[in-house]
Amino acid sequence: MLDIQFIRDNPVLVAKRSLQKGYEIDVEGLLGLDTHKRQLQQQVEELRRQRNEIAENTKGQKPDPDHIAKGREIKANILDLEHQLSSVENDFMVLLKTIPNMPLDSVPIGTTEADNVVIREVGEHPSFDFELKNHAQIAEAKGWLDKERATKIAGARFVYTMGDLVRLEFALWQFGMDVLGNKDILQKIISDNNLNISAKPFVPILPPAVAKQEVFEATGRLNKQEQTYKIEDEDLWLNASAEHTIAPIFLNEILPVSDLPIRFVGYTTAFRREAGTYGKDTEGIFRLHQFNKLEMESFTTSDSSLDEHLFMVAIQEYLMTQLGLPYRVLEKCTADIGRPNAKGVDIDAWLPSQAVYRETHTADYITDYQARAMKTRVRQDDGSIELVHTNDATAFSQRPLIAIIENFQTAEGDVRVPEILRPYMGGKEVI
RNA sequence: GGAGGGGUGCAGGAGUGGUUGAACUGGCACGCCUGGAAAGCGUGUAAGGUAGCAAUACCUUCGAGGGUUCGAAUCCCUCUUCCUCCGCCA
Repeated sequence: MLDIQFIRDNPVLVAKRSLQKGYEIDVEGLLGLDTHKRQLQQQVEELRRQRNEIAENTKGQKPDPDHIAKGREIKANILDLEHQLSSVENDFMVLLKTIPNMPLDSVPIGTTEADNVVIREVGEHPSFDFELKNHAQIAEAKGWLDKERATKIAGARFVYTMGDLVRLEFALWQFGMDVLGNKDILQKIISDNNLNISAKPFVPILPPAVAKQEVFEATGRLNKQEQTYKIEDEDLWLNASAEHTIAPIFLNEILPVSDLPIRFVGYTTAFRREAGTYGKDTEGIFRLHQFNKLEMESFTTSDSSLDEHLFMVAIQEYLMTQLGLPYRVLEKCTADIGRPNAKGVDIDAWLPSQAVYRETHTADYITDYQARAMKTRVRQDDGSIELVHTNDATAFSQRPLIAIIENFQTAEGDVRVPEILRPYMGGKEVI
């Protein structure tokens, strides 16, 4: 959620910046409800004060009939006003949640993802002196993927992954966790990028794969129609990213500033309905209802959150560079960063079969937008309390596997294993 | 899944309808004391909201939500969570 005080102070700006993100919002309606809510609240509080006054004056004594009659009258009025208040409050909250986070000034303004700005391209596109195959062709020929049988069992967009591709996937998770747990590497990344933050390692975490609706709503990530699966007869939704169950870990908590930054690297299987994507990316493992992901999540103070975000992007680039994959970095435009974001970066890997870059990583700069609803706060050394800042970013999804298979394919239809992953593959150079 | 018992502030732990936002103990912070420390003594120690320039005033919160009552941490209902026992089970 956005700070209501900020909206009160900057109604025009909020409407304008929201529109730049593609959200047509009703600021006037929201502020009207805000005013109405406060009026009702003041009336209710005055009545409650009167009620408390009577109770206080009566103390331990038996109340006289006059007091009881007066109390009854106040009670009726309070009941009526409270009813109105809660109705207005509900409408207010619904509207407030539609207000997106404000983009940083540095975020390019755009209307579609085509307006995202390429920051840099890194690595050479491979050239092949044979007819190249796409990752699905290679993997199916190798017996690494079986979509037909998975469809029989679970429906479209599910897959059996088998053999060396499974080992390669686990190698990716292991490698990612090794990097994120290594203080020296992190310190070097920080120094190389002139960042002013701690090199505290990421703590590995395996979160629950489900969360209650209330929790999901607090993260601002519940997207019932397009993305999220609900468990029947339970107040539970399947996560669509480890971020959804790691971010709210400190729900309703006040963290001592000395604990920060808190960094997690979380692994989970994620589930997405992918509604509205029929016919898109149907081959291989690019877009599945169920996929695995290693995710970075951190909690910081407001003054270090932007560097934390840049740090996560730098880590992503380090990981891709270590794998030897060609990639590009995108500064996402206002239309593409998403409601909770103030800024967002994507990393796309080069896919030779499509001769385009495709998204493998994303990094979200959220500021206090999530924390406000999650009520996750920090107690500063001077005792003051502020909202924590959350950042999340992909360490690895399964998509880099696609890039590895395609970029490192051989004429024989094999795949060269990136050197950095070989120790996790029993030393295998080719699979 | 069945039976029973609990969830109170930073922690422990009182409190079964009327100044209980909450006794008491501990922890922590500050002050006094001391050459310095310990001990001792004293003071302080929740979050959110509304009004206000502010000082401050008021409202809410004793797992969550609802109910009874003039009045609820205290009574009732639902949910949730923890513990013990039984059952089941990777």
